[in-house]
Amino acid sequence: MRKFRTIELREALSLRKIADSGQCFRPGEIGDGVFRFISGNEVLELRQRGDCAVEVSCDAESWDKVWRTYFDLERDYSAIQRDIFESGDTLLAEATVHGDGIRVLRQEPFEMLVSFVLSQRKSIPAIRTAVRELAEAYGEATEAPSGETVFLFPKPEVLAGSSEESLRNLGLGYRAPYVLDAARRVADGRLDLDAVRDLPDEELFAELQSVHGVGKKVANCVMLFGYGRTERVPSDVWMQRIVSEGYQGVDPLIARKHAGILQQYLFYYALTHKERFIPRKARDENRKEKRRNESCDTN
DNA sequence: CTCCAGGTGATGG
DNA sequence: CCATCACATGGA
Repeated sequence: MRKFRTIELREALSLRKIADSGQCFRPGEIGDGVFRFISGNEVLELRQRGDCAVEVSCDAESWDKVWRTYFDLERDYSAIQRDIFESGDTLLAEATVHGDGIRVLRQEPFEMLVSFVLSQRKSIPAIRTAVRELAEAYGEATEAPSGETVFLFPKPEVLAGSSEESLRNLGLGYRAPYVLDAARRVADGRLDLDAVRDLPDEELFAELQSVHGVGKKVANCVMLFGYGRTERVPSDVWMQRIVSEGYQGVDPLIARKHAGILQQYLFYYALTHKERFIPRKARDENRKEKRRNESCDTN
C-alpha cells in the first residue's frame, strides 16, 4: 500500500455513509477500513481518521483539483444543517444528525446518466453489480493506488459502439436499448453533456429526458449528482414512503433551499430504518390481492 | 420458490 | 391530466 497523507477537514466527512447513501454505485470499502472512489481517470483510496480527517493516497494537487470538488467540500453543510434544526422539522433533523458526514458528490454526468438509467427497478446492490460489470466490459483498465486493476467508467463512444444484444448479455434486460440510446446521443453530440451544464434547471431537465428511458426521477438524479443542482429532488419509492409515512402525505421539501441535499439525508435515513417507512398494512393487502388474483386465474 | 427493487413508456380512459 | 401494465433480472 502506498503511503497515505492526512487531510484535515472543516466539517464531517463520512466515507462509509457516502458510499452507502445510494448516490453512487462504485465507491466502497475495499478492506481494512480503506475506501476507494473513482472519478474520471482518477482513482482515490482513503481511510477515515475521525469525523473530520481522512488519510488519502493522492498528492496535494490531485486532492485540491479533483477530490475537494468531488466531495463538495467547498459547500457549507454546517449552515444547511443549522437551517434544518431551526426549521422545527424533527424527522428531518433526526435524519440530518444520523447522516452527518454525508456530502452530495459531484460525479460525472455521463456516469450518472447511465447508472441511473440502469437503476430503474433494481435494488442498490444489484445496481452496483450492473455498473461494475459494465465497467469491466467496456471501461479502460487502470492501476489503483493499492496496485489492483480497476476499470474506469466506460466512455460514451465505446458504449455507443456496443450492441443491444451484448448489453442484454450483461444482464441489463429491457434497459439495454435505453443505455445504448444514452451512449449514442452523447457520442454523436445530440446530447452535449458539457454544453447543457449552463442551461437553467427546467431546460436541462427537459434535455435529459430526451433520452429514451430517462424520466423525471432519473433526470433529477443526473441533475443533483452529476451537475450539482442541489434544488432538485429525485422522487423515488423511498421518498414517497417518507412523505406518506413520515409527513402525512405533505412534501416537506417544497420551497426548501438545497432540497436535494435535505433529500439525501432523508433518503439515507429511510434506507437505514426501512421498517419504519414500509407501511405494513399495504404490504399485507398486496399479498391478499395477489392470492385473490391467482385463485381467479385457476377458475 | 416468492417477492421486490432509487422507473419509464405505451396505452386507454 | 390520471390509472394501469409490461418490462428482465439479480438479490434477499
